[in-house]
Amino acid sequence: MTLRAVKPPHETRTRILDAAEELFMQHGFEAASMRMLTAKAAVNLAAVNYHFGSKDALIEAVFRRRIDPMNAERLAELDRLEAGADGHPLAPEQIIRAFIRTSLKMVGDTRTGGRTFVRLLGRTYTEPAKPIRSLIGQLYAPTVERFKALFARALPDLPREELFWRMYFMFGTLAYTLAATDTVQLIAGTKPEDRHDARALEDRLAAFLTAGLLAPRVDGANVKKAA
Amino acid sequence: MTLRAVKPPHETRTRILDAAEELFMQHGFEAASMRMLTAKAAVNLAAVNYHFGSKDALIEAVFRRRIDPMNAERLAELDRLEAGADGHPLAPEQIIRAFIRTSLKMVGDTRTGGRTFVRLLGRTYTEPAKPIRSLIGQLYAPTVERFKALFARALPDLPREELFWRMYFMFGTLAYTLAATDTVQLIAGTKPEDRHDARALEDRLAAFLTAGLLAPRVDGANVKKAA
DNA sequence: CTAGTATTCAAACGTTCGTTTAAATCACGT
DNA sequence: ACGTGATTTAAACGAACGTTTGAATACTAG
Repeated sequence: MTLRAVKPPHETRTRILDAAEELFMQHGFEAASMRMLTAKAAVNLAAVNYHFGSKDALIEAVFRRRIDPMNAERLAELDRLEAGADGHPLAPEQIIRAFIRTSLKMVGDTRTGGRTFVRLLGRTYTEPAKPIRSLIGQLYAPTVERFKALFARALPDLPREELFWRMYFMFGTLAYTLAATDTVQLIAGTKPEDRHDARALEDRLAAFLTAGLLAPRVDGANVKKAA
Repeated sequence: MTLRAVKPPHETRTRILDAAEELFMQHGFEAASMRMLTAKAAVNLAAVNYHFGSKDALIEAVFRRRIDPMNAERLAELDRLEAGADGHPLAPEQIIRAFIRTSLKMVGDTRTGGRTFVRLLGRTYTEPAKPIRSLIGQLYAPTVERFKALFARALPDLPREELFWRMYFMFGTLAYTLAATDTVQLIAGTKPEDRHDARALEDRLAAFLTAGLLAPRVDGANVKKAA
């Protein structure tokens, strides 16, 4: 059990994961059936249960395969940035770019399926099924904590609660941008030519998010009077 | 056929729509079965097919019931604003507030189910099923066009393409804010006390979105050099 | 009160779902 | 070359799905 037990099984597992990633993205977790999935992967119907145990376990495996490296990459980039800043807080835009770059890079990756996964991920943030959402939350928790601390240090005068909300908005904007590649057509009325241009998208999104994060706090009084 | 044929059927229809709204939100369209749904509504299993024709037609009815009034309200508010501006372009923040206020008001409406629906709506923007997404797009198209025109007039110097992207980001932030009432806990680590405080949420979101919309265009050159 | 329509109801339809089984096939260590 | 464990295969499982049916019931119009 040296070769066959290590490589071909992994090939089968990989084929299943690739097919699942794509079908979950196209149809959702429920609508993508085991029969669809195993047919697309060109494996036997029972292969999923043999290699993963159940459909739910397969869903979890699909996320774990990608999220762990993504987290590692993000944290490594933050380490690099902090090392170069010797002691000084990072600029908000730096932090934001580090946060979104990893995801956006994958948008351009049509070859190994990164684009597919990142769209799936963006949509899953609003997934109704509790186990899936809590899995995502659990996989992301350490990274979120790290970014929270960095933003808090970069913006010491911004009240904590306000920061939480703005991170929430930023998170949502990114998630939606990843998920809804079709809706942009609804607004623009035209297909964006540069959808795969990760760099341009990062610039646009970073500009938007940085401005939002640094927005002047609303006075409350000056607007409420009008209501 | 004056009373029973007009009221009790409508009561049954309403009970079904209310139950469907809630279950679609909690479990998604596929996972919420007809048996769950009719049990919650306390009607016979066949009632959905009798009154709506099919499950898909029910889904459409759930959206139509709410979106039409929402669109009317938004457009009415824009009419009011434009009437008071006699000829001058509206301020971006005014337009943004008009856009988000209708949705956010419903977040606070736990009595008639508005809160439930608006969460469902936010999540559906990223729904994988094509027919549902295109239904939403179709129901929203007139409103989106109107806002697009208003923003274009308010920001004549912002290139069209840039405006489209920023509207896309704004749209996403709102959708995510509506949909993901749980994720804020992941970030904040605490349950927001004022989640039902629509006014405070409007202020926060308007501040974020306005800043994002008006963000200085990224130079491109000054950042690209670093890459 | 009666005729007739609209609605509700219990039961069953055929299909598809995720999972399990047991035999067949494969690849490797000895 | 053979035996052993890993993997694949075809077939079947019970459960749940959306929908349909035809009879029972509720209601209104004349």
